[in-house]
Amino acid sequence: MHPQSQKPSFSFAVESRLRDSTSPPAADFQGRTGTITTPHGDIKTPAFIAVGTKATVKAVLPESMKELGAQALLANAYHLFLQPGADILDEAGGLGKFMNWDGPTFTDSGGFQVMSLGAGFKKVINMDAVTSGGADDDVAAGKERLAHVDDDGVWFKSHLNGDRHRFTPEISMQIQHQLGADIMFAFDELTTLMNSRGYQEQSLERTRLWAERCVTEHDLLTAARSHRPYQALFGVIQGAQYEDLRRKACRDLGAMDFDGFGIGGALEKENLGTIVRWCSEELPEDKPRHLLGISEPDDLFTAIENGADTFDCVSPTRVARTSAFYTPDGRWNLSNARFKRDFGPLVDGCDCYACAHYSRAYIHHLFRAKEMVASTLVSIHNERFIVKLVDDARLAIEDGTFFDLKAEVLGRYYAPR
RNA sequence: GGCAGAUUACCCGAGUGGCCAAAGGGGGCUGACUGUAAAUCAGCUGGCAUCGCCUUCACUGGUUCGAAUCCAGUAUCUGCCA
Repeated sequence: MHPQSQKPSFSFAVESRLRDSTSPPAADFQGRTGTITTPHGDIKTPAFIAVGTKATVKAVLPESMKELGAQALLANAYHLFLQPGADILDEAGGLGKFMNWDGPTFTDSGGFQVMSLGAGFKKVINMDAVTSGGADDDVAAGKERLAHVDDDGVWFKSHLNGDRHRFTPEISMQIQHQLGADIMFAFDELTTLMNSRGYQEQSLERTRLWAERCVTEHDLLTAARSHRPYQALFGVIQGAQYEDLRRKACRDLGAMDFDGFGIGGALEKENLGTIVRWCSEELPEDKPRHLLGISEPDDLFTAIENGADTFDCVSPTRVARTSAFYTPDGRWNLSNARFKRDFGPLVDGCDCYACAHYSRAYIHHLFRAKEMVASTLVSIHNERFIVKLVDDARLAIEDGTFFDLKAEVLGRYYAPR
């Protein structure tokens, strides 16, 4: 289509800069708005990218995701590789076509699964794992490790049937090219908060070398599959809580031919803004920055303020399936008895489909009766809530009212009750 | 009418002399969930209270140092025979 351009259909343009309406522009804020252009449409940033791990946003139709304003969806290479197989999605015409989503798509590389399966326990990924001390208990309990990392890649055992598989940076790229998402992530190793500084350094070097291999393989595959729409590749910044490691990772990967960057790793909540800021200061300004796995309102404002452009998170749908719904006054549990006779919407004034048509009492009943539609309705509401929160933040940056909005929203959301 | 068997906490159900306020489910109440091994996981569920104390295993009365558990009677229910 555009033979003169290597990447004809992917671009990112910064549009407005975060500023403070109430004080002199002393601070050099990193926050910004922009537009990511992909072969399947634009993403106005900051944007929340909904997660559909196995090529479906759990319990929600793509049509509903479109209606609630989701701009893009993110699926997972590890899960789709195991089931149904990347070749199936390739034959289907790619992830978006397969799942009937005509907007932009992302795939994650499977790096997260290396960590979560390799650790052999789940507590380690919690942000407070360091203080919970839960991991040692699980190690003592002898839980099986499903993944083992070496410098070349990872051996996995499928969590579905125990089959042994090999992932390397090259294989992850091959899989993600078959999956066909507009944006994919380099294969990285995600460390935990409990790893030693020495291991963090070793792992970071591994992730750097893997990033180089991803770029090389990606270039080969892009050339070999030139009949397909261009797929952008984002490098993933690790380095845990260490400033020097984060900055080094940004400089190393920033010099490589990536289209954008993911900021990954297990983050302690209180360090999130600082870490994003380090990355924003080091990474090329004209490339988008995706913060992986974040969606709590305070984290979103903090990350946007410090220069993150996009986010993805399982939280809106996961907590929805266990009956938690977002309100401007915090996250509440709809299965609580107090909602049994509450015939109002989940949130007054919410423009989502669930709030337009159904009451708290009704959805409370559906949860009690274990009816599937309960998950659907609350997932729609929660996705809408987070998508709109980020949309509002974008508009507020454009208007110069970001800090007013932040104070208002977070003051109410986290007010003691 | 005769014979046999049952009756345990909100429900189902284990327990057949002390380790029993009583297993396990369900239900109920609550909490957690941040690149999804998650329609999952955890706690509580007789009462009051800090260890502890008090009242419970259909009811009444016994046996025993000690009873949900053994004995007798009563009530209700379920089979089979008339």
